[in-house]
Amino acid sequence: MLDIKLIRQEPEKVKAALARRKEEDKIDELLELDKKRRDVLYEVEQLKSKQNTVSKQIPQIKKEGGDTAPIFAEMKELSEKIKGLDQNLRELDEAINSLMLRIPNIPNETVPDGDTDEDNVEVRKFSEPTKFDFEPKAHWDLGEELGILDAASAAKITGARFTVYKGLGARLERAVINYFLNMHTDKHGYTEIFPPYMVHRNSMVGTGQLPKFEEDAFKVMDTDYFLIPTAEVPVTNLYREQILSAEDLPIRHVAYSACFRAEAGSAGRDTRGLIRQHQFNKVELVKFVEPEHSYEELETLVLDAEAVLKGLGLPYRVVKICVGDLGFTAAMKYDIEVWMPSYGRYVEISSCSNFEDFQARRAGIKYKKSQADKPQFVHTLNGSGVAVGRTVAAILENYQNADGSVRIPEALLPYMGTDVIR
RNA sequence: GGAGAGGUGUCCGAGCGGUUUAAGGAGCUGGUCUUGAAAACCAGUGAUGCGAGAGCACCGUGAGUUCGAAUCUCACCCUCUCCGCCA
Repeated sequence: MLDIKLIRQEPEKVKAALARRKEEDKIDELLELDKKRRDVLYEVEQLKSKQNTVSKQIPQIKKEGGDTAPIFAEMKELSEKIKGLDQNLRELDEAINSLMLRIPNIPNETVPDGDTDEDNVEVRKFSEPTKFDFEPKAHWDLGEELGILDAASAAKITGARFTVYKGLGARLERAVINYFLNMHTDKHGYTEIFPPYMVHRNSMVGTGQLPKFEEDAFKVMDTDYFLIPTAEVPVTNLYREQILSAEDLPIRHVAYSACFRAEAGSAGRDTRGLIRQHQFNKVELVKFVEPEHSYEELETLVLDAEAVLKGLGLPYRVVKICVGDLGFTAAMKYDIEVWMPSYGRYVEISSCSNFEDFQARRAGIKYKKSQADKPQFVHTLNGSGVAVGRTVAAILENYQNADGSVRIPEALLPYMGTDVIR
């Protein structure tokens, strides 16, 4: 959510930012509602002030034996008027809030222009695309032949876009999760969280999944709960409606969770393999920081996520996301893309974003610089550290041998109990 | 799922329709005393949001009754105790 004061004071600046996103802007409509709201607010507060004053006099008048009937009659009228205006105010608040929750974040000035992911800018690269002296297989074929990935069974027991992992496949998934968690906790200073996989509506609003993208989420019937699309949601909302102190910051959390996405609108894309599933595993990094440090923290966040891919020896590149590909909540975003031989290109395996105060404002996450200072919003950041299923896919493909077996990256040996899947 | 109790400021806790600008205590801040500290005593002190300000709002959340609600009514949420069920 943006600051309504910013919209009031610099509407043109906000409009220009939204225009960069090619986002239809409802700023004028919003400003009109805001003006109306403030007028009504002023009026109703005047009336309430009078009501309070008279109410305080009533016991005194009664004590002195005065006649309260005419006062009550007058106050009754006043009360009705206040109720009407309060109702009016509620409706305006709701309309304003509804608009505010649907306005995307303002992109940082350094975010490159562009419309699609083709316009993203490569920042750096690690290693080179893997070369094979044989025809490499896709991970879905490797996985099936090795008996470690089973899409058919998943379809039988659940449906499309689910996978059953078996044997060393299940072990590999678990190894990757543990490797990621251990690195981020032991080497990068993140505190581990294991969150609930369901959250209520307000949490989803807090991080920005709702109200705009409800069709992307799985809703639990007869409850107000949603399956989390990412651990970002429960972990960010850990501090909702809370005022932290400066000594608490920065807060850095790492969380493994299963993630659930309806993938509305992606029918026909990435239908084979582990790339796009309704349920997948992810290790997520979340930070709460003071505003003046958030962009440094974004850089280190990306480095922390990169470290796990480096550790696994997987070729990747980092791209800076252009304004058209930025997403609703981010002010700036880097993607890390891993080399996927079956795609013949780099595939997103991590997104690292600085939301500035956009989520903090929605979720009410503040901090005080000192006891005497007024509370202000923290900046929140998060990034995948990294997607587990896609990592397994990348390992299978990049570490495959001519005979269809797969080498285990050295970093995972302690977790795997074998150096090859065959 | 059933029965009961309860959600009040940083914390404990009073409050049962109108001098409540939320009693009292703890804590915190300052002071007196002291070589220093503790204790004692004195004084000060709720947080937050909106607003340029006056002011308005805020006693779990939302709605209602009333001239007036922390206080009464209804719904919901959460916590605790006991029972049932369960990994």
